[in-house]
Amino acid sequence: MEKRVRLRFAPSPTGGLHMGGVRTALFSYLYAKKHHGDFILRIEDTDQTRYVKGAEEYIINALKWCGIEPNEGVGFGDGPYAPYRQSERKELGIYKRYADRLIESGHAYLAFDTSEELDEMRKRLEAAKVVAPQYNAVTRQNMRNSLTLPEDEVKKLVESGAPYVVRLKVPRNEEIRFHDIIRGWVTVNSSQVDDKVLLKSDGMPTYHLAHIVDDIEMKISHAVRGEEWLPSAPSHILIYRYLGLESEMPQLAHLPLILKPDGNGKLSKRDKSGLPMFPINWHDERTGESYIGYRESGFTPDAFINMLALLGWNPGDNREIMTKDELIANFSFERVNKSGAKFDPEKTKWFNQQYLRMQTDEQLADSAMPLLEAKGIKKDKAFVKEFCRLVKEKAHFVTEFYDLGSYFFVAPTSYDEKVMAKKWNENSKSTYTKLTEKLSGLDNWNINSIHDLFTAAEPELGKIDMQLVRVLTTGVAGGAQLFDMLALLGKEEVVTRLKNALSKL
RNA sequence: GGCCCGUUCGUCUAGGGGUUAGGACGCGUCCCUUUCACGGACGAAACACGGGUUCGAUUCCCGUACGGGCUACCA
Repeated sequence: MEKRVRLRFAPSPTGGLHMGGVRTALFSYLYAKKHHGDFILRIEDTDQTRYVKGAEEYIINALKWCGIEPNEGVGFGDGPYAPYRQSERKELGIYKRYADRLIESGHAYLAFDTSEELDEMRKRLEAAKVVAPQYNAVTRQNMRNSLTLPEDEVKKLVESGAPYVVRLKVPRNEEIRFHDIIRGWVTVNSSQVDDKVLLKSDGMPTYHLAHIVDDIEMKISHAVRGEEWLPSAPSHILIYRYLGLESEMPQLAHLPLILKPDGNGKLSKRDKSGLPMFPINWHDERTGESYIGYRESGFTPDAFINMLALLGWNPGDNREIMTKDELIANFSFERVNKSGAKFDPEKTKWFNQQYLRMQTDEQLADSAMPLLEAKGIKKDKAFVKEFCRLVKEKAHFVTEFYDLGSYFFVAPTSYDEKVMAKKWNENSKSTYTKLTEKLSGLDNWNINSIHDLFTAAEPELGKIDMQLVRVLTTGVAGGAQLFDMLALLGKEEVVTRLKNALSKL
């Protein structure tokens, strides 16, 4: 029987979820939806020391805003495999059971070494010019563990409550081969793999043990994660194998990393490009640092998701703007790239612009209204709607609307110097004074009538410079369609602005 | 350092033994426009390098270089 498709997103609550994490969640979500499977949120909070308050809630809210909602797991209604928080699962003794199984079968052992002893070992190895000091088949022979200590001493130590960790007993020289849906076959020799800690001395499992146990128990079909996990995958294969669960192992997919726009390296929390790294605003209570989100920067979730999906994946044709349903219908891990992708802020903005243009003026007005109100501007919906129609063309974000057309709300106090220097001459004052008079006499104030008035006035006044009219009424050299703009401003406002400008010149 | 992964225009990418190497962002020119934009047309711009294999390699193989990741009782 074909295994039911079940994918999990399993972040650890050690900080805000950045876009790399969101993309991992997105790809898992897309695949799960495409195959009518489940998408699960599991919280991997096994590191007490790095736990950040608010991170879990942030992850949930971020996924909600992005529209990539799990149908099972923390914050989304527990399913049949609850609990979905690893700290809670640890209390149930789940991980210890598996660790014990490995100890019993001789594939894991107890290690009593203190951190000082481990440091000493590393220093000793470095002094002996060992390039990669690690706890492994060779070095464990000189350490204090259940493989080197006499049986009764181990027993005594355990009974006396001495702290110990459980380590995986990795063979000395064995080829480990595994398949990755994105990368194909990968082979590593076990001599490169260290004896990973499975259970920490506080009883908590490490990621290595915990994610395997949970993926098995939660019947996960595909384990999707970042490329940074590729080097530890051989250890994971061994754990599945020694547990006798290799046949139930989820398929592996290691995603390429998202790189910084300029230079190289993994994307970091802050970037010079000025674009956010987080889906929604994130405030780290521990460090006191705040990061702005895509949501607050004016991105729509659809645009954000679309952009992320195309970072490292493509549908195989030239389509770029795709709805979520289209992404779901076309997604496959086979079409995910192997190489890391530099994230491009310009292209990212372009995505939002495309989505902005798909919105009606009505929808844009709904988004713009609160932003304008926040600036103390009170205009009715009809005015704002027309304002949106006029400024949207060159905007990438609704949040830019005000800056693009602040002259709709505030009369100018200065006039673009370049344009004035170039176009204002001794005749201008009389020409535009007469134009102002004609405008103030216009009864039916609308786009067409204003246009007609200009045309009709030219034989008498001579050539009217459109840009000069623009600068006289708005103060700036560029902006919305002139006649449309004048029409929206209203006769009184336009005449007042013109008179005011003329009196100063 | 060691191990693993990767490498097509500046960036995101399509393609894949024989192509004028395609698209998108950005950039430039022109057209449209009594202003400002949108838009349209066009253009510059890439197979990292060296060896094989082959009639033929950007495509397959091997090296080199470069980039990235990992190298914790962190995930």
